[in-house]
Amino acid sequence: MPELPEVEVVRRGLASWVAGRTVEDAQVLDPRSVRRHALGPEDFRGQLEGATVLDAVRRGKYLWLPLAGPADPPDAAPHTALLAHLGMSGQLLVEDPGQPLEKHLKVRLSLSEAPGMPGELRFVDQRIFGGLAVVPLVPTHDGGAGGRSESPRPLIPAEAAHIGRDPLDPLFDPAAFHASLRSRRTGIKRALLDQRLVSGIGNIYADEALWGARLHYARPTDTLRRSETARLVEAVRAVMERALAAGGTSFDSLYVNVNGASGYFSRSLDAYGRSGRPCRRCAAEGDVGVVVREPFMGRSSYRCTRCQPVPRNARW
DNA sequence: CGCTACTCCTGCGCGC
DNA sequence: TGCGCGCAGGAGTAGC
Repeated sequence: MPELPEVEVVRRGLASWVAGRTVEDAQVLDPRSVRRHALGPEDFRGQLEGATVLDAVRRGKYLWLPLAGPADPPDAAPHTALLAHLGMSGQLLVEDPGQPLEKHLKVRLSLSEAPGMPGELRFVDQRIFGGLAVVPLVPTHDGGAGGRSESPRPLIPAEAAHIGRDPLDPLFDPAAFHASLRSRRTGIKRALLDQRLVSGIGNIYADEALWGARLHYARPTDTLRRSETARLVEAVRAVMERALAAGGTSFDSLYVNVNGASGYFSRSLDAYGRSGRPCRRCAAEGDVGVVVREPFMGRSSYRCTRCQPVPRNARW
């Protein structure tokens, strides 16, 4: 389940292995994986062939590769990009073309030769919530609670224009985040999952950060004190940085792999998936707190009954 | 305009 | 043993 750290690991991999190379051929094995490319698989292929990848950029969980067309002048600003969202199960793999085809292989891009680098970028996606598209890059007003006005305005896909800054982004603004939490009338976990407000957080890291900050997921955002928001932001950063450190190492293997970061999940989660087990923090303090699983937003939430008690005026 | 419910998918694990 | 169902969830969108 890729959240920000996993997507960032993939971005770094793409920047190392794919930037500077030209797409020589594109093959769509399952049109559902390019359904967000409005003009269809054939156009997708046509727009990629001959395009050179300039960079790998991320905003929240959206990832894109700015492209230079074959006729573009060398210094021209890119006006299109290959946009990727990994959804629930997407992977971007850099592999030798001779490697066995993955069961859920959806798209193959052959890349121009580069010394010591595999020749193919593959998109593999079991559940097909993710996908690829070639899209225009447009100047953004950089909306979103974490942003500030910048010059020059960054070029980003319209699809990602509404996504806020993530907590690790230097331009993330904790004071603005606190203000937007206070101005809303919702629960804190809903706010954490709203990618416009703060990006990169999914169900797992939301639960981990709330556990770290000792906050219940239904805590009304308009009652949050500045110190509590600060604690929460720190908890989000801590869990993301740990995951990033864990995932960053698995990527030495010529392999841009979302699952590379998954070792983190089984090892060091404190709340998510631990229902019925003692709360580690409570146990360390000699108390008896138990992690419970509760239905929330059609999903599950995990919390400690003792150190994350139900707040007054809870907003579910 | 803001929130909720639904939808897109596949694989796995459980109960009968 | 096999089948069917519930669950997992990011995010866009329809609808109230």
